[in-house]
Amino acid sequence: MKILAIDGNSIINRAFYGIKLLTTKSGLYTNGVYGFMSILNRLLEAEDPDGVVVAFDLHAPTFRHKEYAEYKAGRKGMPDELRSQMPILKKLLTLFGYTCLEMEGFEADDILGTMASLCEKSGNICVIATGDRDSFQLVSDSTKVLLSATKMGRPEITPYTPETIFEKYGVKPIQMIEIKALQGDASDHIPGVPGVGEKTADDLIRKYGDIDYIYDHLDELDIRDSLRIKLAAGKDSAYLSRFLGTINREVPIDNNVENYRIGTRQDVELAKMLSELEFFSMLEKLGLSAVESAPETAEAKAYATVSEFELLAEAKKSHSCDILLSDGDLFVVSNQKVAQTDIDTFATVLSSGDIKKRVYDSKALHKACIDKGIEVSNVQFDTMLAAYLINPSSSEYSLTRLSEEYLIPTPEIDGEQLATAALSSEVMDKLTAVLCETKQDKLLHDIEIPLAKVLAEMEHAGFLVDTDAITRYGNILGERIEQLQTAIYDEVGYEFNLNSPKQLGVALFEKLGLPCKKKTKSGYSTNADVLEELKPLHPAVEHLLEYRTLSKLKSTYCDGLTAVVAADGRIHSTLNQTETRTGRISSSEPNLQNIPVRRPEGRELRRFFKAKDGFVLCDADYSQIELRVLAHIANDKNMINAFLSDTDIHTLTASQVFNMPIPMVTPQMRSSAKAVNFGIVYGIGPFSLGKDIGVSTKEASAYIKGYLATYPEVDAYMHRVVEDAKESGFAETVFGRRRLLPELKNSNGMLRAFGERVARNMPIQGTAADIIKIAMIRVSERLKKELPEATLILQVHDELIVEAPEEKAELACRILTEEMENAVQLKVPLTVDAHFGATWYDAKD
DNA sequence: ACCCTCACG
DNA sequence: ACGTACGTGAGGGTC
Repeated sequence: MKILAIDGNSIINRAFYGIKLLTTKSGLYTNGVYGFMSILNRLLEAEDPDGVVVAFDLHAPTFRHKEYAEYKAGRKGMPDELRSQMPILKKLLTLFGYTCLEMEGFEADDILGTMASLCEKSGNICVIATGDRDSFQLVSDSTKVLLSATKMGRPEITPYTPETIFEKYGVKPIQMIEIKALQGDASDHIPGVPGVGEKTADDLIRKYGDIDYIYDHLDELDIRDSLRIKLAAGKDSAYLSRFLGTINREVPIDNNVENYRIGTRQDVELAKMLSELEFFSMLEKLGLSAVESAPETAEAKAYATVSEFELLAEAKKSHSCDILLSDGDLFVVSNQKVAQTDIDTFATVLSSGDIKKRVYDSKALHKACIDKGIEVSNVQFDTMLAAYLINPSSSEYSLTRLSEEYLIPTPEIDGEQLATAALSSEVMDKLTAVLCETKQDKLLHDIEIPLAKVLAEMEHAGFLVDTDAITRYGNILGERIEQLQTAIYDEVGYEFNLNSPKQLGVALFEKLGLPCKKKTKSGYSTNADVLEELKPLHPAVEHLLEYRTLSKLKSTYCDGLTAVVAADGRIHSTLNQTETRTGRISSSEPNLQNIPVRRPEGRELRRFFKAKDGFVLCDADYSQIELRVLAHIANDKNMINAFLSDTDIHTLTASQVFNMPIPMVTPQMRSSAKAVNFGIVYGIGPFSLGKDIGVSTKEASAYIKGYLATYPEVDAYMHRVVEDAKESGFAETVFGRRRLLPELKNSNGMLRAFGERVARNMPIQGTAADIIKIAMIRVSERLKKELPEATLILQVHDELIVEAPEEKAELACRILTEEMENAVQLKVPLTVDAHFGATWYDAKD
């Protein structure tokens, strides 16, 4: 039999801090319980245990206090919002038939340890779920630990077995106690040996096994004397830490494992409780019905299946229908009637301006219709886009997931596929309401829905390339790459896989003995920054840098791009409208938004992106759009004036930060000012700025101070925006596009700091994204009216590319410039540079 | 599937 | 002692 043993406090804590505070109508806080139950659900699905035990800490002092009075000093109580959820969770678990355990004088960890021992002795399996690495010491052949962590705001479950622990730490599970004895653990108030960190502790235990051996042979150990002194001084602390860190495995709980089997679920009570907690999706999953259901949970709507012709009539009569395109089949819903049909049958409805359409994934519908020469008009709603606006951080927007998240009663209808169509309509009703509540309905109607059509047209148009020329360039690169490869093998002295960072690390830092400055999680870092520093030390390094550059160009661009050229000689990238958390669009398969430009060897590739015969490419890009947006949002007088005066912003910033007249600003000063300007937009810190521009952290710190003194309203804005986001739970653009930021409430300081930087950056990057989206819609409309032979073919965040007839190049550039510059009126002007040429290379500058 | 590296804004 | 500037996508290696 298999027992799932859960650290209740640890898991609910993580859930509580990882999810926005929720309350029911009656004012109960439920986010921790909710998060706990979702994690539990995932664990049950993955492990399918026979027994479930949830262990809790009691507030009473634990056995450790007898030995270590200070232990309790730092123990912080939990906030009331969480404390109030503990009894709810325990009751809920009991109703499900799971066992809750807590024991006077012991911690949850000790109960888990005891469970693991009981299972081991009785020949059963124990799976421990916790957020605490302490329990690694319990891992054995019959006990595995599932570590549930929250990485970048998302729950993540990592299994630990004796093998994975050995791989990661190089020790047996039981030796984890020894590492902790040396290293300590501030959050647990375990001091360890002062001056010994994770790496040193791990190395010592790998080598010597345990602290007993270390202290018995301290004088003979092969270690630096400074470390020997530290160890000697910390001896008592190490032994105390080992004692405190050792999980008790003999807690007096029921030692008959059979008694922990999952008991009978108490459905009546459970339905009542889940209704009270407003966990409607869970009720649904369990097949229970809500008790005392609220008005919106009333009864499920009934849908009827009808013939496609009956539905055609219904749609025309009611002037509205809902559309779902799935694997080429069209499902249409109108007035609670559903039919399966196809695009051709419904062409008149699709193109009718009188019939309002609600669609799931309108870009896909537009694309399917373009191929058939049908123009879809009067789209009023798009489920996928609405869901994206409500939460742009979701990983996917499938109907299944959306209905799980938003639907309380599922609609009634026979037939699986038709049910999906009915589901789609119900989700639309719900999302329409949520979107209005979050005041993003205008964004959907005015920006995202019209943009979907533009993007479909752009994907359909594609970008013409000279495939043969790309292949030839790839071959030239290939020759040079081979030369470099032989040269490097020669210089290093043996052959290895140059593309393997691992083998390369060995070659550089072990064979050649070059100094290792930086490490990654899994070994030596060999990135361009590191190699650049090593360049003077060995001739192989320069060759390696060139090898890297050229093989990137060949594999990703030459080989990658030629592989996706369609039969029409054009590359049809996918433009993703629901991918980024800031509101930008992204491009994939292939990504045409990262075609090289910064270095000449790469920029050459743009010569192979061209216009068709008799046409040119018109390229228009915004100048400094993000900084202009910042000046506007922060309402900074000095920065606004800088943009109004139309002098170079980086030079002007340099002259003000370094307090000298503009002619005295050196290129180096301008370059530093530019780095600060960029950094500010990202929520900069002095460390990274210093690294970026090659000055000390202290100096960088002074630059930032000078900068914020020059632009005081920017300084104020950067504080204000974080405060506002903490208060509201989201950051937003000028147009009201939101990004939820649960990170800001996270107990992990690193994650919180990340949330704060995001809160500063998202409004800027997102507003710029909103602006270019508006421009795209207007450019597309104007081209249709004034220059119908021309087509918008690509967007690269602050840049638009139009393929236009050669003799209309100026007109196309004028349309681009006018629509981009006038997309919105900010407190600063938006300026655009536009050029045209036969290739993308020529159209830039 | 995940990491590292590197291409873009 | 740790980690350190936002947002993406792709290729190759490794487990």
